[in-house]
Amino acid sequence: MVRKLDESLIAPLPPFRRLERTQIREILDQATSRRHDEGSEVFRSGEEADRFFLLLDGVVRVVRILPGGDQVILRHIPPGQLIGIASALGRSTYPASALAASEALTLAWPTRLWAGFVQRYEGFATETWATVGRRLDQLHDDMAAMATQAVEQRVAACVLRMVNQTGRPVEGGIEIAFPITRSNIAEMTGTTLHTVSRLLSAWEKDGVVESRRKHIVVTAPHRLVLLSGASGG
Amino acid sequence: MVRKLDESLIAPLPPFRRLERTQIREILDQATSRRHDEGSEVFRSGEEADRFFLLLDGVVRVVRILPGGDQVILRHIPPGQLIGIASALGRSTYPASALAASEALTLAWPTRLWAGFVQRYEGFATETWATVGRRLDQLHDDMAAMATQAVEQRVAACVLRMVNQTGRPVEGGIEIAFPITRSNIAEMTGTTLHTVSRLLSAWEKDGVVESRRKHIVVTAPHRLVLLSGASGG
DNA sequence: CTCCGAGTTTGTCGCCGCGCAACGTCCCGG
DNA sequence: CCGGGACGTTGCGCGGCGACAAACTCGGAG
Repeated sequence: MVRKLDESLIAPLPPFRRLERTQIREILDQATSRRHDEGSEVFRSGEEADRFFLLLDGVVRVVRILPGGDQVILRHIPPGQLIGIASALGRSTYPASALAASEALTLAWPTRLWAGFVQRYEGFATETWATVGRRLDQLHDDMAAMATQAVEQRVAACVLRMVNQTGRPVEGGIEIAFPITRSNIAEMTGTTLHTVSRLLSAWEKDGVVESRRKHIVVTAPHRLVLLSGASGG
Repeated sequence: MVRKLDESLIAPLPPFRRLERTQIREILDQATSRRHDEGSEVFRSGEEADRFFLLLDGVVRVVRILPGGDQVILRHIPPGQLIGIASALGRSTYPASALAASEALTLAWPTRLWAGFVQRYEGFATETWATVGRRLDQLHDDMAAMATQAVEQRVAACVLRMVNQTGRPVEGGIEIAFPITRSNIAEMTGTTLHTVSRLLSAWEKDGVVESRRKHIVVTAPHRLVLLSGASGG
């Protein structure tokens, strides 16, 4: 637990954007901070949802494990967002697991503080619901894509989204800012690692992406957009 | 617009469950009621979200139309639920269209009343967020199913869900309580009407369902459960 | 340096399910 | 009673993508 956190770290983030400095101070003083190794669990599906988190740094993967045993990656969360707010939506237990996709830093609060936050800090609630709204929206998009798009388009869209959310400029293109395997992409797009591997190879041959082990650099984003959207080449 | 609505109609519904009679009266007096013919629009994707609705009777289909032109059915809403609450989640326009799958009856309120409802009626907010939570949850399930399940399993699960949500007992089984075509099921499960037709035919031959034009009766629910879940026959 | 395992690539094969097309059937309106 | 249109069924062929298999490469531990 870090004792004195700097307000400026979180003041510009959506949930706190509209709050006063003293209010942010109050909120911060009730938080505990935690470091998560790459691959470790922030929380686990089915556990009692006794805490909610703010992701300060790193990327968190939200995963659901099916009765059948295979897992599905529901989304990646970039820094600055709240996670584990299931309890706010009336669930007593986490509906999915959250894994640190890279080394991650979080703040955590006990769930019982949630109601107070919402009640006391006007903007907090609004911004949070807006975030939930965006997630719902994106989920709908994903569903629609899953239902109608071909595999190549889905994978292209998936890579693009991760670049948009977490991409950092690098020589020759934009890189996805956390370690990601073909398997991971397969679990996001509902296909197999084999197919993803083939697609990336083909794209690399066409000069759209470059990929090293666990790293992907997009060199021609506009080409990827074409691949994801209007099916024409 | 119907002038005097009976509180008992809506008092037991989730959003109003915890409210007092007088409060419900207040809320009702601000509502306008509307009848929707089968197939007509309750609201349209992209329109300004200036109203939210409570579905009193009938079933509403939530549809998203993709840039490509084809449409996807995101969910069916059974009576008693709120719809069009996009504005509450920070969206200024409806993210999807809502069509009456059968003749439907709704209450409508102007969006500007939302904030007041949430603030004034304690339980209203809680119950609403719980509903949103359930929708998110189900969406996650759907995603996961889409990503991992075979077509037959998805279609079986889809039929089952509609039976659970809106099924009514009928001689020889349980019937889905609103008109539904093969195309509709195809648009829900991300396949084609041809495949759905074949599946239903096969199931009918096996005595699991009976289907008339636009109507489906499930005669052996447990068999359908098998088809949807543990792939073993 | 060497070993080992995780991650990746590539090939082959087979099947599911989509596209297309034609026909059958029911319902509704004139 | 008849016609037309929407809905449903069925057959056929092809192709994408998943299953299986085997080899390669990288990186870290000892």
